[in-house]
Amino acid sequence: MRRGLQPVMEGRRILSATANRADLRFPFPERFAVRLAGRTIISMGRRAKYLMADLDDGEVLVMHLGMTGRFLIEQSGAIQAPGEFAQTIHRLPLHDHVVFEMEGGARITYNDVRRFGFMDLIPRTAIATHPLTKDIGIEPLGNELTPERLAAFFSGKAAPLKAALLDQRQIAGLGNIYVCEALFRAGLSPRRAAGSIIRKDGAPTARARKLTDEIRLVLQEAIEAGGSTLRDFAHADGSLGYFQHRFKVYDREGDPCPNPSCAGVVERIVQSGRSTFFCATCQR
DNA sequence: AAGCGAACCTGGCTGC
DNA sequence: TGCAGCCAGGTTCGCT
Repeated sequence: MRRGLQPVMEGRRILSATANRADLRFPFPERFAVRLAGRTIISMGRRAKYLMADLDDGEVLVMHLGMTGRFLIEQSGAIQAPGEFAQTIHRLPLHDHVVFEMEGGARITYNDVRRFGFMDLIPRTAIATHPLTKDIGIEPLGNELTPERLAAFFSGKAAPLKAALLDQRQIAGLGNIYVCEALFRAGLSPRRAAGSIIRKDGAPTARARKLTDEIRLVLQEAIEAGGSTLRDFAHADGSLGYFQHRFKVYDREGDPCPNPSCAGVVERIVQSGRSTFFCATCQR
């Protein structure tokens, strides 16, 4: 999403911003639209699942998509750079909550059916201490994620691997889909205690190394493929992500295990209220 | 302290 | 056709 927004936002001035309601998951900050109008976006970044537009007045526009949030970019009234599947877009104007008119002619609309997303303005200097962002864990694609770091997180943990990987305070940015996919690829049961893939002396096992690798690989492949995009959840450029076609286990309950050397079947269980998809035969 | 379930909100799908 | 019930990508809160 950041990659899609960058060309139309970075280095551009926000001509106007409009909020069509008072809140999403949280109320919009005070004088939200007024504070954004006329500001230039110095850079369009991302940290964990937060989009961060760095503004020229020292504030950062922090945006989270929640579960159903999406952006639509239109240029002169037309959808810009429609992807192969652009015709499948069915935007619901009812849920268009925020509109940015950008210098350069792009109109960027934030649409969010369930309103679990939010936007906030936070001083750049306060990002490190702000309640929303202070406890964010390491980036899974950066240099920080190593088997040793994973071991430090998981050592002694009784919580299942599934829950440990979803904990944004440790590794930030893995959601339900990618946790399921990474565990399948690593051949690890989502029910296994996180601490069980760490040696007693705190050193990573081969399992922990494999999991570290597969976390990176699945995310890299997903970004390359254009993201996950389920159902009506579209990309910044309006096209739908391709990676959904590549899920091995997510939402594939009842399918034969995609591992060719395995005769198992993909199961669905519920862990801490979330669906987990996995093969109990080859994920141990 | 850790871990779990409920809550937030809306809409789509399934089954009766 | 109508309607109840269940499910959904994320995160936080409060209760064991």
